[in-house]
Amino acid sequence: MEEYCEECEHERRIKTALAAMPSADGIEEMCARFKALGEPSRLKILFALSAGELCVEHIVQAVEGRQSAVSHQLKILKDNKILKSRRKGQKVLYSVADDHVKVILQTAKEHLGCE
Amino acid sequence: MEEYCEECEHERRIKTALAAMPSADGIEEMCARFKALGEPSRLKILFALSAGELCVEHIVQAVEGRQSAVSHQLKILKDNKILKSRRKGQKVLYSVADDHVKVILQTAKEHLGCE
DNA sequence: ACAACTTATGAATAAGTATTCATATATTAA
DNA sequence: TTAATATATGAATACTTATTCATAAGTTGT
Repeated sequence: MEEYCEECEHERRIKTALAAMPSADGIEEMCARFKALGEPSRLKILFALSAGELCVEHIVQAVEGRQSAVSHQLKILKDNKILKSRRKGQKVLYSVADDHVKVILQTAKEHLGCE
Repeated sequence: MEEYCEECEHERRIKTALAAMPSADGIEEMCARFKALGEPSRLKILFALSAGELCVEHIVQAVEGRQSAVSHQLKILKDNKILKSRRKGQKVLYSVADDHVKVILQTAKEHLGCE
């Protein structure tokens, strides 16, 4: 016999869990942003931009991919508000959208481990 | 004419970026863990477990999926050290692996937004 | 050992996604 | 306007991944 009714405790936790569960939209939104970070090419792009903004050509050099592939990935990162861009003449300069993203990256680096 | 040599500045940043770039293994590791978080079913499971450990059956109820699907996802989360488990009789109780994961989730919730 | 219950797993299918090539769009200079 | 440079995009292919069904494996009580 348990020190308490385990079934009841878990039932209680299920209710708590369901109550704290974000809306489907919330889950999707959060999810989309984690997903955006969960791909090697995109994560590389983020590290490349951690030192400051770069134009596409230089990002391509830093991550060693094809121009079109990088461009597609940049779009995904921008659509997910992880990057922002500004045009400067012929070039488009990309940079990390805001400090929030930097905090996530930094936290992940410390807590998820990343040599 | 710019206030400084923009080309040179970007070249400098490329070098900085490349120098700060984690190893391929580091990228993969970090990436895998973001990827694990970047899927609705798995993110739901994490929220379900945020209140404490639950057995598989109750997780299934909380996330409204099939048992086998949930079990596959639990394995992925466990393989990525995001969840841990312990057996208690017939049941297997899952819980968030450590506080690091909680911090990531909390940070993401605040910074990536999640109503 | 057997039956009941709980969780895990393999194989197959379906859905999603990254990359590539070719090309389009945008900007600048001549 | 034309040429040159830089970036973006559409379509196709290859790859990855989530889910399902069926079933296996682990646990408990009889």
